[in-house]
Amino acid sequence: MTTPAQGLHTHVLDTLGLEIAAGDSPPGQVLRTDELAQRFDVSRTVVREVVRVLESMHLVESRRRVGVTVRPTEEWNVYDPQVIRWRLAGSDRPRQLRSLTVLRSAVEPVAAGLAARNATAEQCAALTECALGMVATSRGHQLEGYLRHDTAFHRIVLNASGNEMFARLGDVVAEVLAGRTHHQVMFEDPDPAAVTLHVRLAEAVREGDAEEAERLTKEIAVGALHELDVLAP
Amino acid sequence: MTTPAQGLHTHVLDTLGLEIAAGDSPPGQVLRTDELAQRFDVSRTVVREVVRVLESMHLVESRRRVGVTVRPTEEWNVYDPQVIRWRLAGSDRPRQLRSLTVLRSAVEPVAAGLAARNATAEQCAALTECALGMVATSRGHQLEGYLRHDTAFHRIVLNASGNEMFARLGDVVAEVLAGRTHHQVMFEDPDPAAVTLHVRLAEAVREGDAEEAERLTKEIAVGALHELDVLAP
DNA sequence: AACCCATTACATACGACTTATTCAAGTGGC
DNA sequence: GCCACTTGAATAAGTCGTATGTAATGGGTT
Repeated sequence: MTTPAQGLHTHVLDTLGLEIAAGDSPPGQVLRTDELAQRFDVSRTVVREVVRVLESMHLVESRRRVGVTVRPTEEWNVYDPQVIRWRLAGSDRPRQLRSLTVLRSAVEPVAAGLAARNATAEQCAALTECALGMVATSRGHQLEGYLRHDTAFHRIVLNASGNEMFARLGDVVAEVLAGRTHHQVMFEDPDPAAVTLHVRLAEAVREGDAEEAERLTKEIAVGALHELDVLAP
Repeated sequence: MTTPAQGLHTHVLDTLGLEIAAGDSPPGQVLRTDELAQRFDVSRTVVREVVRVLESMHLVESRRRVGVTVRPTEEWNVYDPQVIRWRLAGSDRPRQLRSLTVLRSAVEPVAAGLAARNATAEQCAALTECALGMVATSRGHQLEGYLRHDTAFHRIVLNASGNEMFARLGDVVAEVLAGRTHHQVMFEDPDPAAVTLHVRLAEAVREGDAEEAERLTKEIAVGALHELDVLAP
């Protein structure tokens, strides 16, 4: 249970973050720093640093004479990749995956349209390569390999959009894809239709066809949402 | 210059965050905790807590025997409202505003469509009230009042979408609107066309017309982008 | 009901010790 | 003489324990 951990801080932070994100320690719950110090067998210094980080993520609020109180979900910094990872590991993964996928369905089509206009030759080449990789790993239970190519594919599109905010969603998308692969929210082999769409999207971007790129990405997103409806309760 | 600050931690964090976001302390720059402690005249304990928070925002990386190194821009958690505020206060505000507005143009139309389907009666009423408030403050240099209604309006739409990720972008949108109002990236009176669009959007949401809501929001976004092109270098 | 004070738990500080990392000197082999 | 590998000293962050400051709370007093 106790991760070897590349640092006490990391271990305590991860454990607490997971607990809070999972819903143990419900909102309003108060944690005491010295209790935490005892529980993890670390100094209060370490605990305080952890609390400060959790506070910066708006997961908790620390007030004098009252303790460290867990904040309500609506106030969390849900775009923090770390928070996303914690939540995806917890019990409301289905709803979380749905929220994130809806976000993707809004952002990625626009990003793909921009990518079709702005992508460099290198990016187009990398995109095609990823698409081919997806085809190659789309059969025979090679989910890990498929995930790697899929993640890279979407990351390239987001980067190629030229918009920094889109580019930084690469991590979020990566977490979503990894989450659904590693938590059985996926068939044994990926949907063939999705693979085809990715190949065509790579083409559309290469040819600079923004409208087609946007349309195809929307289709990918709709597919992903539908898959969630089928596989997640 | 030295803010009284409701805490040493807050003061140091804000100062360092601003410096890094502004581009002084360029990527690769190394900071030493001892030096920082001296410079701010605080203990190393405080500095370490600040560093841990900056680290959680991926602004810096702390390694033994090396120091605290500033990470390249592409790795920052640019969705952290705090980071956004720091960056908007800095020198590349124009580009930042543009990135964020493009993000809005992707997200808000979809959110508005969902809001048209999901908004409660209360939300519809609040929306209409905000729209009326915007009309009332759209003339005679009442930018502050207009900003307040505008911010509330978009926040309601994002909340009414029912999607948590959208809802949490309310803060981001608020920062953008505040940023452009407070930094002269706006005419003396808001664009009348924009005001009308907001009124019609409130109507569309109330009537549950998702497509119209989406279309109108897109128009609002296009207008905002165009305004940026005119007013920001 | 309004005020005051003791308690409590975080906030800040300091100093000693530990550990990982780096850089360079030293060693040996070829 | 040159390269590769080992060793060790220096360095700066990591961890800890403790002491003191400080604000918020809750109860008791008037």
